[in-house]
Amino acid sequence: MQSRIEQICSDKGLKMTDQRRIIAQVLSGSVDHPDVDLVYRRATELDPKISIATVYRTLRLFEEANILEKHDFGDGRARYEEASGDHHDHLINIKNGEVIEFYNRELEAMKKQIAKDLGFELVDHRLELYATPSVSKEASDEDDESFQK
Amino acid sequence: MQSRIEQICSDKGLKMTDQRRIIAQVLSGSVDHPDVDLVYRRATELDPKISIATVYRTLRLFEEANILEKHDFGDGRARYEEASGDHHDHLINIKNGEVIEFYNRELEAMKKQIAKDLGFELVDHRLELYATPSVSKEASDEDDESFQK
DNA sequence: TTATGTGCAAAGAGTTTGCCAGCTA
DNA sequence: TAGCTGGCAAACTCTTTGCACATAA
Repeated sequence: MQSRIEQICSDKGLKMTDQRRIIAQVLSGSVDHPDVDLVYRRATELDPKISIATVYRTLRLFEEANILEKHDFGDGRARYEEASGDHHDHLINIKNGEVIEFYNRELEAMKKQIAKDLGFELVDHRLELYATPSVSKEASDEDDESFQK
Repeated sequence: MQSRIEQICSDKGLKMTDQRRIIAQVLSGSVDHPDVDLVYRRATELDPKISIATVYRTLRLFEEANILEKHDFGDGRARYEEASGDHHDHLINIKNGEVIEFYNRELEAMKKQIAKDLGFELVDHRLELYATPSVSKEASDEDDESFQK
């Protein structure tokens, strides 16, 4: 049986190689928003000889085919998630880099209206909320220094 | 006479060198959102021997002193504008890269509420609308809360 | 005078690409 | 088989940094 991503690839006439299959599998199995290096590391667990260049090329290919969405959360590297079709925004927990997805219909309508009022037609948009957990968790304050907004 | 930026620098005990004065002047005189290279080019018109490293260092210094705001509109380079104190969002005209600032009170309140509902406290946020000019461009500056600065 | 700032070039981080062997359709 | 694809390393873009000299306060 073919995965959704494999299906799309064959629909678009793309060759389905082992590497592409692996990268597709990594993304389908990721609930977080991995960056390129993380995708690479997960892919090499399945095939140790896959190259970082292939990961970059495949991610770009998938993004152009609307299989993946590329995000930039301001830390200088691209992060990916499987395109779900429905739009959503992101809240980034600045304590640990965790990304939470949310959707608010009223907010979406407002974006469109604002663009219209300014004399534009909305093509794309992005909203990111950078926030800290409300409940004070002093112990975890220093937890993760690896994520810098 | 001292510019606003020079005033802030001396308040913070920073040395006011010719280079910093020039870079401050370039930013004060920019109504757009120049990237580093553009700031550099505008600065070299005033002093041809200024270095790109100084531009990077000074922009970072000014940003850390809250004199400037740094933005990332998704094209891989940082863009700057003089900090105005009041928050606003950006609409990017994808036809020509022009950036329009806007503010909508209702929208700001909604951002805060959404973070709160998710159990977070909003620290920072950014909203960018990527849009194309409407075909029929009737001026619609009615009494909604969106305004162009 | 002396802590800071500057210019230059080299180094870094993330990403892309040229070349050619290898594999898919 | 004919092209497209992948691996490798080199190249690129944007940004930062080490070092020696210059300079604001």
